[in-house]
Amino acid sequence: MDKSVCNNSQDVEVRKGPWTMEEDLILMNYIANHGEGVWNTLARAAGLKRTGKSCRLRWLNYLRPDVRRGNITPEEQLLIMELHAKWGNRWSKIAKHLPGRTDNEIKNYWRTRIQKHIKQADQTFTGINPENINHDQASTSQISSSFLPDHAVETYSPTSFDGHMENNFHGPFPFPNESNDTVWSMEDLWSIQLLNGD
DNA sequence: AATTAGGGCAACCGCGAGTGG
DNA sequence: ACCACTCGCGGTTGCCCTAAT
Repeated sequence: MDKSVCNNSQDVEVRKGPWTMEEDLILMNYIANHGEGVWNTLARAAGLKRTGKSCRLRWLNYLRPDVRRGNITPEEQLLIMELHAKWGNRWSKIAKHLPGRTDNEIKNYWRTRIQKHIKQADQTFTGINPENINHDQASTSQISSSFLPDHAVETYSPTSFDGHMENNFHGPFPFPNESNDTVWSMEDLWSIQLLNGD
């Protein structure tokens, strides 16, 4: 899947779609050596044919060393539900209270897991057509009593999450000891991947 | 074994807010 | 005050994988 787009007459190619390991390496090496900055500038300076926006997203959601992946714990699930009941779809705000979790991850988790349970619960307990319900605020707190910790353990299946990750290496990446010229090799990344359980 | 359907996740898109010239 | 640019956010889409048929 090598989608790319030429934006203008000067043939500035912009890559889209999934990131390759080479691109990840370039971005990680660049940030390790220069730090984060203005993303558009960074993308160009690093030689990536990506938008700054794309680089930022990739870094924040996947490459950042403190990103935790997989296995949302029952405690985290409960916290997500509490905070969602309080703030609604303010994913970034919610994510700030879950160290290592990204807004995107929480948002996906909510949509694929919790919202599904809510719909099921709505149908089971009320017989109301879930299409007619605004789940964002009200129904969350209404339903949350059915998600007590032990129930959360029962309903959450970690294996279904981990099973999807074979083709990508995992965060978090422990950055190597800071030297002035930190360069990641393929071997580094693969060994990290192995350490993370592949 | 092949096909289909659904789930789960990564990534893109559009919009609004913030900032500097 | 206006404009251009960047960032951050939330919604949505597209793709891959797995389970079911």
